[in-house]
Amino acid sequence: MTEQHRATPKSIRTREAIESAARELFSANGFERTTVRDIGARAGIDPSMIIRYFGSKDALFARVATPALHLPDLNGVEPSAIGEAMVRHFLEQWEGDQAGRGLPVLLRSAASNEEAAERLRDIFRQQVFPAIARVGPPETAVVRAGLVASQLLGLAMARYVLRLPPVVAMPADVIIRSIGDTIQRYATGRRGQQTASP
Amino acid sequence: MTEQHRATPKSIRTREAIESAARELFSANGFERTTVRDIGARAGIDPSMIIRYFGSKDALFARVATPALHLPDLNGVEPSAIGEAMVRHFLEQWEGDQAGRGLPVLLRSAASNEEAAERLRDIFRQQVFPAIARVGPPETAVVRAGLVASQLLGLAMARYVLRLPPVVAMPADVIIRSIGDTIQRYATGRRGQQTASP
DNA sequence: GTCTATAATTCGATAGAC
DNA sequence: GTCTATCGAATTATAGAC
Repeated sequence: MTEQHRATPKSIRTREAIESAARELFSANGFERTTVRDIGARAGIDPSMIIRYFGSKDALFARVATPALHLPDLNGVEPSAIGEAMVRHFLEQWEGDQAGRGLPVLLRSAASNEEAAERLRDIFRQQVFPAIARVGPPETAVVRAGLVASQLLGLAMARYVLRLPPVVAMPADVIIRSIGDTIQRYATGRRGQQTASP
Repeated sequence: MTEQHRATPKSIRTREAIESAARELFSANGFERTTVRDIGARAGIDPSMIIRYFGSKDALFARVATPALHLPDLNGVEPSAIGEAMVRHFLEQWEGDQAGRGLPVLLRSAASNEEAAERLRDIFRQQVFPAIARVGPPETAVVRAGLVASQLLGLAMARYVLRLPPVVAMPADVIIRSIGDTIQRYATGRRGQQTASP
């Protein structure tokens, strides 16, 4: 529709270089502290090309911060193992070969960018909530999903954004076991959901 | 020492108006998106007064974002109740009468301000770690404290920064019970710390 | 397609009148 | 003590030569 540029091999390479540099910098420094000049310098191209290709810094951010986070086959995993499965999938998503593919950018920016925050809320609404609702009583699904979200969010913040040394140093299997156990308890509501007992 | 201004009643009021406005705006929008002009407008004074009183935007931030967060008497609480006590204290600190007193400012800003992030790491280092080290085996203290930090951080992010609806709507007693139970398990290492078992 | 040069804002910070 | 006026630097974005 509004394709403004031909997709020559060279333009494709330039576009990808910009997107890659933008992901790294947005993820490392957040939206505000990342300038188009920085992105241009890292991509090895002129800053003006960024505006030419993407229209604006905001548009580039929107493009780059749309995460391809779809928790794969959580519907297939047995309810008794959903905790560890979730943590494992999240870790793979965040630290895998093609890491930095969206979510870390959002995490960094959600603190000061309302659009990023809304997109993050969408992720939990569309991906975390349904998975959690499936494995416990429906009337507590909202609370259970909220608890799960708080722990997953805290893990991501501590390990990738705040870089709290103990959490950064923690081996993946320890995280999967410890936090997976917590997620499991939250998800199934084995304890801690609201009850009428005085 | 470098007191540049007399502490007249009027100057005290102005100074407090600036600090109050700065806390609100830094907390709501983070460091980068808050301008001295915004602060001046909200405080009802001229932006130049901010520089005159505090020297720089950074200095004002440092002043305002130095949290008076000292978890009160966690040394007195029995180890079996440290989980709920910690969550209760944090909630009171964040939502009490004199809320917005430091920590939310840091949380908002830590994602894009390395100085804020370092100060947040200090809080966990000086306040969370010692409390956790006390109630479990020393060799796992670092891991246990890291896990506790990840959950507390996630609660704060979900409830105050990201404002995830289910977590915002959650009653305090539910949070204290559910997340307190998690903190308790993390703190005492009842499950999930690293072991050599294959 | 790419870059140089620069426009148009906005920022933090300063000087000086009152 | 407070405000007006403004500086200098940095930003996003644009225009136009090559």
